[in-house]
Amino acid sequence: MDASEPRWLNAEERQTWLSLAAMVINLSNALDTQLQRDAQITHFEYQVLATLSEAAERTMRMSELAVLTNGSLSRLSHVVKRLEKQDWVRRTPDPDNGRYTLAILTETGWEKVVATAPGHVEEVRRLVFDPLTQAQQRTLRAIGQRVNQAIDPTDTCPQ
Amino acid sequence: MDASEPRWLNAEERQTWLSLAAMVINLSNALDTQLQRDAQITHFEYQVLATLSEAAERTMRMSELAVLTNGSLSRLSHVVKRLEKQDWVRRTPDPDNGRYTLAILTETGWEKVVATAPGHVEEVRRLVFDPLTQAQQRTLRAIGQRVNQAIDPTDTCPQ
DNA sequence: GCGCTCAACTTGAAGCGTCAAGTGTGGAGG
DNA sequence: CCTCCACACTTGACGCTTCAAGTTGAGCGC
Repeated sequence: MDASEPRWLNAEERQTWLSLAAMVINLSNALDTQLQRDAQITHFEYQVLATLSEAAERTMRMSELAVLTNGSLSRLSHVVKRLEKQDWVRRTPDPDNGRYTLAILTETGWEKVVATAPGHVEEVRRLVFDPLTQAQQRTLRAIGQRVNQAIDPTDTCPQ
Repeated sequence: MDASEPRWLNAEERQTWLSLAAMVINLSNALDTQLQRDAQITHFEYQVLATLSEAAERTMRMSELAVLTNGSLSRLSHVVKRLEKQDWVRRTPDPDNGRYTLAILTETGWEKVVATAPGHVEEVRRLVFDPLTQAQQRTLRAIGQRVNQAIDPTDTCPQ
């Protein structure tokens, strides 16, 4: 950051930024609301369950899970503690290396994902994919990749 | 929601969705981090101050401010109480209609915005505009409008 | 094999947002 | 006028996230 005159946003950029900022808030709220209403869980809890459900053996290291769900390890630890109380996940030290903790989706947890996923996917489709053209969807993917890259150059999601 | 087979996301849509979900989280975090580091305020607090700074007389009704900042009235009320303690904003009943409350940016609050805005705009530019082409920016604006429209059909931001 | 350090969590407290009740004002109906 | 109702907030409690310490396990140097 140098001391020169800041590069303010012009009218179009302003419009774009307001539009994006609103979308970020509204999307978060809408997805949390749908999941709270239909499944009594937060979006982040859903992401944890869904990510585990797609992992080999439905098992993953906490640190790996934190990266894939874009959350801090601390946040994940608190959330998994809650999910454990519901008997959807259990934790155990990694037998190969005691420093790691494995999070494992239980059968009950799997059933929760199966019950919740269709409604959630439907909502994502309704709010994001249905309103956009194919071309807009392609561009959106590229935009996400570039912005994520700018935020964290060591981020995943290449190609 | 009918009972038929859910319309799952295909591989490309999945990619797009992961990319967007990550962007939503990462952008929120990055902007909050920058503002916390450089100005000790949250992104929402900044939005409130910045929105007031552009209003006529630097004054706005609470309910109007809530809409423009995409927040609930309750959230706004809590936040403005905090901003009042810092002497950045003050509240007074609307003389024209006692049901409304006017939020007014103080001189100190104005100075806070002036001091904070350049660094914030720079960060927005770095994370969002610099990595995107002009065409992507145009598409992003359209995407935001369509998605916001899908989430809340009575939403503003037409044209 | 004894400490050192680092990495992977875990925990508790403090702060922010939401939800569900409150309060207070203005207008509408009788 | 008086009552009732709707609207614009405000408040308090509760839940979730963050932040800053802890705790524990692996390697590493000597």
